[in-house]
Amino acid sequence: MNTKYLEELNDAQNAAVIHTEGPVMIIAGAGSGKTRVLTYRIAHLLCMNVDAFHILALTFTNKAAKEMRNRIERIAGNEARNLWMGTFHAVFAKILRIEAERLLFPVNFTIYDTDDSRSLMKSIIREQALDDKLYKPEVILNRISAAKNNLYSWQDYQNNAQFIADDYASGKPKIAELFELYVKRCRRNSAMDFDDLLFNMYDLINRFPEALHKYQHKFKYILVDEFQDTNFVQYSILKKLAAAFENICVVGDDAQSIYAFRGANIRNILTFEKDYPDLKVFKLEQNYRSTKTIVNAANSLIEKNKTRLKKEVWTHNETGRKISVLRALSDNEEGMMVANSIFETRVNHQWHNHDFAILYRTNAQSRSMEEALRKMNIPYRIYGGLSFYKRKEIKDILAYFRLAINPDDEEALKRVINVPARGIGKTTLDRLVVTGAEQDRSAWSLITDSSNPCGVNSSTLQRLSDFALMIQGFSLKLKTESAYDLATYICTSSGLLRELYHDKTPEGLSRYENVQELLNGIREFVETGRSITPQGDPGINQDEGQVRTLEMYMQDIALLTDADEGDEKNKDTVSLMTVHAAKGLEFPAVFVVGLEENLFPSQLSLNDREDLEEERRLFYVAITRAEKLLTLSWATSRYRWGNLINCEPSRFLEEIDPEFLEEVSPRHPHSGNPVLEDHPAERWESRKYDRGRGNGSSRPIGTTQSVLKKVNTPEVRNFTGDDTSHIQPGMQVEHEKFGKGKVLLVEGNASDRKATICFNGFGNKQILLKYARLKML
DNA sequence: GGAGGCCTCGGAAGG
DNA sequence: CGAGGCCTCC
Repeated sequence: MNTKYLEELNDAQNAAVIHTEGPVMIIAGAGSGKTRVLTYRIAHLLCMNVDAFHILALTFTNKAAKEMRNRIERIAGNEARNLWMGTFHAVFAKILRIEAERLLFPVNFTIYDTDDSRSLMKSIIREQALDDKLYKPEVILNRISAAKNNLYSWQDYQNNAQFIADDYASGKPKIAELFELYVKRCRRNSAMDFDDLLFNMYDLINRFPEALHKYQHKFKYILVDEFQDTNFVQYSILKKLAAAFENICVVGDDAQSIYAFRGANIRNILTFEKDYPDLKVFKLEQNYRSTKTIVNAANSLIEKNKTRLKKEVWTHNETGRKISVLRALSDNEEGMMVANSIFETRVNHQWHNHDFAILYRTNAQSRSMEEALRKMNIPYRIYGGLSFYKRKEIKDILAYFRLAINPDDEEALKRVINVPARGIGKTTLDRLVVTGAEQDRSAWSLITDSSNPCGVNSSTLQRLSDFALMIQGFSLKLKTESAYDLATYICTSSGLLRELYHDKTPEGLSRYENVQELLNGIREFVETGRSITPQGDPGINQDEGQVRTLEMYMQDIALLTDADEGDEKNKDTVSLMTVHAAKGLEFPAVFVVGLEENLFPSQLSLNDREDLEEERRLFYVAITRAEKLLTLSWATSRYRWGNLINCEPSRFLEEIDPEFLEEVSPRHPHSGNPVLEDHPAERWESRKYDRGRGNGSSRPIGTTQSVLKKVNTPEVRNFTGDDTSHIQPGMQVEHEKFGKGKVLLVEGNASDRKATICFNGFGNKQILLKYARLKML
């Protein structure tokens, strides 16, 4: 390999790349080629004959890791596959599985996502008979999370007078106890939550010198992206891992730190300088992305922040157009103006839809934008929102998978023990919980205990043991069957697929398709042998030629939060997203909307200088996404929670040097507008946004329904029932949800009349005739 | 089991 | 306003 690639770098970038030994900090301004430097640096290490197995590269998102791996592969070829690269959580999860035994966890431990954590905390609060209005699961979990992220164990917490006093003062003295119970329950369930992946990683290398030594010598070179977003535990792990060689390179931009609200600490940048006195600092200040106007406007804004490092971002690019400021009379008009402007710019500059992005502070603002874009027949795509893996039907299936792999996973068990319905109701579940708490046993150990420890009646006992047998049957196949074969088997024999298949409502159809989509993804995983998550897998379970099992699949997706799109990139759509979601992206034309006081900056940021500064950095991130055209808009009134409110323009508009701004005179968007009608062809386009994982994340379902209603889609839902007054046993009927069936029995009078009907695939159901809309066949 | 009524609450979001 | 949670009722 030659080092010709170095010629593609400017002086500052080049210096940052070739200085490979010792601690390095790269302060990289927006659009200064940060990712480029990071990837070239890794390529350069490989060139210098550093073994890829000795390089650890950490990012915050799967997306960033994936992109970096691709780029390195392009420069460095296959050797890049052996890098340890991925998110903090993914890499540490991998290590924790290898080292699970030391921490007394089984290798097959489950990773709990925030929903699992919430559900577990909720049950604990209930079991403790605490008021869940006072002890809100999210609030308690936030407190626990903050503790873990600052390396306080539950014991530390209980011994910390300050924490105890704070909790007492806030009227929630039981938090310390809940912390302990939560940790113990996670362990009983053989589960770690997201914070545990970090906390336990630290614990591992802190308590086991052999483990520390092993990974210190494994990772001779450590690189960290988005360093400004690291929290205390992440920083502590990095410092320990790097202690042997001190070849640690961190890249970040203090001006783009927008996650302090969840524990990220910009001050890590300052601490880093203190911790490594011989630190070499490089500053990347030349911006390659944006026009002079945009770069200078951004500079004039961020100057208003007091907490920041010295850095002068500049560009050789053209001056470009001034930044347009639009004032609308309402949120709807704001949408119209933006849509109009996109329409015109597209024509005037011969641009594509995918050259445009609309960025907003809160998700709720997407509605007026969507409506306007639909009216103008401009295709768009919303990023963020309900992720594929967060959908109920997907979570149900994954819960079966999880249970097969780790039967102690009580959150998974509670989720599916009665899905589809198999007569194990609330009463039984309560008994399991109570007995479990009394005897400190997992629900699984209770339902597999034939001595009936919960004292349920014999038919329930039978149902429980049937369920346990079914799960055990799944577990037996884990090591032998491929992920796809077993997944299909589980979907079928659990009855999940059948239940979904019979649901012919549009939502039901969509759910069924999603399940098929999941199975397709698993098939692809098995057949291509390609990981969905980006980190390479030099450690475990990548034996070539070996069948890819469901366990491997679950490890692969455990830390995925949104379906990575990729193949949809060629779609020509306008991008809509929150400013947070736009971090790291760039577009030729950017609209930042809703620039009003109490919205952007958010109302909640106004009382605290630090919060306001974070809000300003957020706005800085927003405007530095733009390459050529930037438009800022605000409305003098908008609907908020059902009320029309008056709005003042954002202070941020005044903070940008006015020489870069240009007020666009309000022009009524209705005049001379060529396309304002609803276009029937479009509704299918809109509908598609809600489907499957192909779109990655999709639109909130509620919005889609309103779309369907609005354009008068032929009603699949409109299931008209017949008059059932003459219903008799033996008749064939059809039910909206359960499909066709035969009437077995009719009983009761008047409003109490109910029928027992045997449905194909659903068995006998008692239906109240007053309510069920039955079709007589 | 599920449909409907009532209440609550509303920030951005990585893994 | 609208989504989600909880309770009640048949």
